[in-house]
Amino acid sequence: MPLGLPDDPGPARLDRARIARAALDLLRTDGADAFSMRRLAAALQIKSPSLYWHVRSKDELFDLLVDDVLGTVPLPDGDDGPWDERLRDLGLALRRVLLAHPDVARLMPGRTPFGPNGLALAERVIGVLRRAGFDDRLAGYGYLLLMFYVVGFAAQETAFGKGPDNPERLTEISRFLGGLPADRYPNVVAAAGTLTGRPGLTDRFELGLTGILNGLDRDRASSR
Amino acid sequence: MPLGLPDDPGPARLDRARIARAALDLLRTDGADAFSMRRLAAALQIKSPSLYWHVRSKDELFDLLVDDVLGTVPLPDGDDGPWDERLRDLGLALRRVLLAHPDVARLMPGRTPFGPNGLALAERVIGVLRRAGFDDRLAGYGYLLLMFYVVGFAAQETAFGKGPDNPERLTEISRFLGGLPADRYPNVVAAAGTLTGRPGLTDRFELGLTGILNGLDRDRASSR
DNA sequence: AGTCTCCCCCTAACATCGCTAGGGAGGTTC
DNA sequence: GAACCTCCCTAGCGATGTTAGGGGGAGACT
Repeated sequence: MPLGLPDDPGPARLDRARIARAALDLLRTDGADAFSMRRLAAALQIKSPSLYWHVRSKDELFDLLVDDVLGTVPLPDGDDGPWDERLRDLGLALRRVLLAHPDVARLMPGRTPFGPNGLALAERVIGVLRRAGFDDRLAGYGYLLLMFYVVGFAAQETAFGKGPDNPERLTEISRFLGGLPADRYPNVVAAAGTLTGRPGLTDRFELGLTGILNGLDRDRASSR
Repeated sequence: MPLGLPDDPGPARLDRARIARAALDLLRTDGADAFSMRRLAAALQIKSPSLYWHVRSKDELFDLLVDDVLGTVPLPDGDDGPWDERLRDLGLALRRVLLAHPDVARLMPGRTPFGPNGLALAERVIGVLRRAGFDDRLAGYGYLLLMFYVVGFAAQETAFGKGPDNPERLTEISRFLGGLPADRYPNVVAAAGTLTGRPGLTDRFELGLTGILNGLDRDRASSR
């Protein structure tokens, strides 16, 4: 073993985990438009074809990134507390994670999130639903509904400002909408001015999430 | 005026509308991966740089496509009927339109849909909410919530099968999920088998939509 | 009629992209 | 020592979005 000498000869060996980490860094710092396999390779002090030894394609890399990010969602371990509260917390946590990786969030629509971590998440959600009395079919569809809502919301939210409740881009948009001709778009103009204030989109997200969970509850009740 | 002679000398002059129509055709027939400015130009019997006289960039073209598609959503004209029923119908109609243009639907997350048609849609939705007693702020956020849900759902739905209730890719996915090791993913496996049957995702969409509208209603009530 | 101007499409080309082919250094296994 | 496997390399292909700059043709003005 070569000891951790001070004249460390550059970064260690490549592997999928290191590639994924560097890719997430590159996405976060430079944005999705600036992302390319060549740039990623450069960040790893490597030439781009070497990446293809570890990863089949850029698209597979993206799948890997999605799954990596999903892996950071904290899953409830026990099985106590009402099912809807647990799913609510999980939905909130998932959104937080996605907003921390806006470019990855935008990658998700159009993909099926069934890597190892995505499957673990599905297993957990469906398990919560089944133990709460949902039959297999309703549990599966409930999982889909929850995921579609959270991922879809978060992905679009990134277009209105990157962080949670981040006013940065939101104010710009509300300024644009507020500047529209009031005779043609009276309602848009009226609502635009208040779009930037608190509460931000977090409240709207929670509202919709609660509504969906309530809908699921009614669905379960009517199916027995 | 040169009359519409039988030996029509190829397609007429270019304009943004013709470009958009051809782009939508190309997306639908060949898919998003096969789309390029060069291919689009070829479909129009034109060289690709000519497109840039009419359109600033590919990205602006995509904005145009999104707005064009939003323009085909039928907006309720009168103002009768309960607000939530009207928004429900509008949400269902929007989803139908998006599923008819899956690639455009996948384009939407990450964009702000505020072209002319997108604004007309916003104007209508916010108007319905305000006339139903929502204050300006709640109306604006209610519009956002509705759009986020419908667009997010539809965009992800296209990853699970392109058409509404299209079993094509859905059965493939449920087969994959059903083939997982049952000891490790018991809940996923249990739910997977039923994922392909009726009712399809339309029911889940409606369920979530209703839940969200109910949530909005409670929100309005608690704000007065 | 001639000229001017603007519209609109063209050719050519640049930088960059994802990805493949094929080579070779270095360690591991018989 | 030879065969093998791992893993990174150079070289390069075909394609992409976009820009630079040219030119033809139709209408407007003098």
